[in-house]
Amino acid sequence: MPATPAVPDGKRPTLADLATRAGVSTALASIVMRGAKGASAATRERVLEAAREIGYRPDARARLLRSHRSHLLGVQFGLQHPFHADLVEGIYATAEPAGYQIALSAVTAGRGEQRAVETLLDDRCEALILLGPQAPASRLTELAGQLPVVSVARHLRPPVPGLEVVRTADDKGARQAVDHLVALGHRAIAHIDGGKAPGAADRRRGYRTAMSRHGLTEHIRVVPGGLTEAEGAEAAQVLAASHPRPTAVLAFNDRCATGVLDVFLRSGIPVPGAISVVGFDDSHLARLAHIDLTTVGQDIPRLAHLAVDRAIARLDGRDTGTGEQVVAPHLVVRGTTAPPSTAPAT
Amino acid sequence: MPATPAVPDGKRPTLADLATRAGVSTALASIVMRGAKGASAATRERVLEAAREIGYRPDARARLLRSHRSHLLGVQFGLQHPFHADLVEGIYATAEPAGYQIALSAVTAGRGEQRAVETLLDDRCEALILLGPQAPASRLTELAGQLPVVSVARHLRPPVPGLEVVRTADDKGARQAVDHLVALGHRAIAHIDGGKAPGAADRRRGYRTAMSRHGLTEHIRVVPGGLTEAEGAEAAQVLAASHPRPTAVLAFNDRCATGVLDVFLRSGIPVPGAISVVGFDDSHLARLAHIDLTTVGQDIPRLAHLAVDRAIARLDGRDTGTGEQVVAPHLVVRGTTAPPSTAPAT
DNA sequence: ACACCCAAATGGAACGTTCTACAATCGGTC
DNA sequence: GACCGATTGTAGAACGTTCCATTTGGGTGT
Repeated sequence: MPATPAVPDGKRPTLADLATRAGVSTALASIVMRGAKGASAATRERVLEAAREIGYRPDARARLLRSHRSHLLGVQFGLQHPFHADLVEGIYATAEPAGYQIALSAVTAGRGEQRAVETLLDDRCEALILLGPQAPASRLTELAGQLPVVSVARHLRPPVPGLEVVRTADDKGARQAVDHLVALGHRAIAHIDGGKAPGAADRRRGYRTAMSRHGLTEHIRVVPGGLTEAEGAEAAQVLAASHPRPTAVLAFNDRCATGVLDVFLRSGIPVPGAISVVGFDDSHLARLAHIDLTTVGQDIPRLAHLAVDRAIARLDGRDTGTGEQVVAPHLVVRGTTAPPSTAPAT
Repeated sequence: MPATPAVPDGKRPTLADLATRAGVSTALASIVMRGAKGASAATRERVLEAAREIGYRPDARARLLRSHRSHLLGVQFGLQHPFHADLVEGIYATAEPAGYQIALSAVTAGRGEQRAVETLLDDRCEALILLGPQAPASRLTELAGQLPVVSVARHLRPPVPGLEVVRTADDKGARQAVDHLVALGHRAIAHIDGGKAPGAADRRRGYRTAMSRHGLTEHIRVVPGGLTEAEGAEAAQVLAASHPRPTAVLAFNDRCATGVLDVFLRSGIPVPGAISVVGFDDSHLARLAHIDLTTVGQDIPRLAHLAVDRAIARLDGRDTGTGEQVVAPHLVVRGTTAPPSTAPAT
């Protein structure tokens, strides 16, 4: 809150105004403002004081225009996904201390990925971080040719050249969940899958191989689901009505699991008394005392950190070459899993 | 996807490159690119063709630097609030067709409003749209002095000069909910409030006056709550344990109501059999078939539209002078409300 | 005293646009 | 054939910053 509102003229104060005020050249004022070396402590203080007086703020656009580096990371995210929100939070936390700014571009019902990416490119981002991108591999390849691109949570096979991938070992997570349930004594374990959502294929595969490894091939049962509560609820209806009802369910994610829980509770099927439920993500939702969901935790801060780190690494030219960072998930046991009460139907 | 990847040199193509390619001056190329008049149809086509060939995209930063207008609206939003996500979606939908770009800046646990606004100012936004700002009135006043500012969902009393407010008539919404419950035959209606969240005071007041108007002053009961599921659950525990248990509850918002529902269901208190529950917001959550929550709907698209409209109006100098836009809410009756089963305790 | 050197400071040219002149071209009219 | 207005086009100066190459100035070392 400057005492002197601004420069005499109504316009916003510029570097030249600041320089005049402090009695130095614009170049020197610039040096001081961006904390570069080349100014004495005395002048530094004088310039900063002047900046405070006139309420000077550097113009980010002009700065970025001139400097070859923009130090701007473009992030595309799904506005309606809490998982993305958590990731963005982590991305801010890593990027800003590292001296990078974040430009957000949301994907919504009326605003596709194409448009989201276009605005980011127009803003001259140096690299792109795409959260769960659905775009075809060809499009991603094209983008990766233009600038460093990091795909978070979207597993691409075969790998796209030049595209960094940061993801959770979804198959491993599904396996952990199955192992846990089997250890509790469950045999009839069903999986509500995520269709073609990013990661769904891996989780499905992890579930299948884990079941086989435990000799439960005949109990494998995949019910089509999705990533929302409604889709989970729908799948739960199917399961509740099925005759040899499974004693445990692995849902695609926490939102899906919430829908499942709700249906079971309303149908008078106690959880975990009659059936155990496991989610995926360890979102805020799962942690709530009254939901208390056993779930497979994704290390979101680490995913976010890696995504930023990979982007910056590419920008700095330190290319690790691996191209894929896989983060281990960890099972979080809470209150929705317990040993089966009766012998499972065979 | 340009056949020729870019300009010979590895750099991104610039207006000069385009002009050279098309055999015109940069000025004319500029005219064509921004669709201004002053170019013949023939050249226009030729330039556009060249642009396509070399994959030219105007540099937003340079453009904004030069033109006095930036056509950029800064939006501050809470990354974890679904309500804000919906608003942002609506804001995009109104702003982009109107020729304005959106710069998003998120408020998170580790990134306060102050920082969020600072980055927006550095980006030279022309106006600010703040979703549910918590900043002190003094800070908002200061901001409003610098550029047009629209506060969405935060009701300021006394009005801050120069600050536009767009909000729902929260008091009216609470009244509609109470009226609905009373019409069903309820008398002991409790309110779980939102503390100092934006809008909470108005809803509380609306609840109180509606109760009084129905002669139910002695049944007024406000339980401290909040805007999350956990806070709703906590309040529900209190209500469930209280002796003359209310027959209906008006929760601060849908998330809060979800927590309430969950606790009641787990405690074996049927909804709406033993107790009716009303939410607020009509979020996606409430609409899910298995939650099916009676709630007070906020007209989010309209709020978003008005927010953008007010900002643009101020920029265009058409100042309506009113400074406050109040949108009517509407009750959405679903499955969580019904007549009380027994006579309410007096 | 001399060259020498490093820090402190500066002038001016970028960066990629748009904007404000102004110049050229072209029918058409008197 | 000179004049005109409208249309098309161009040159060059902004915009606010950072980078580069230089200049200044006061110590050192010999």
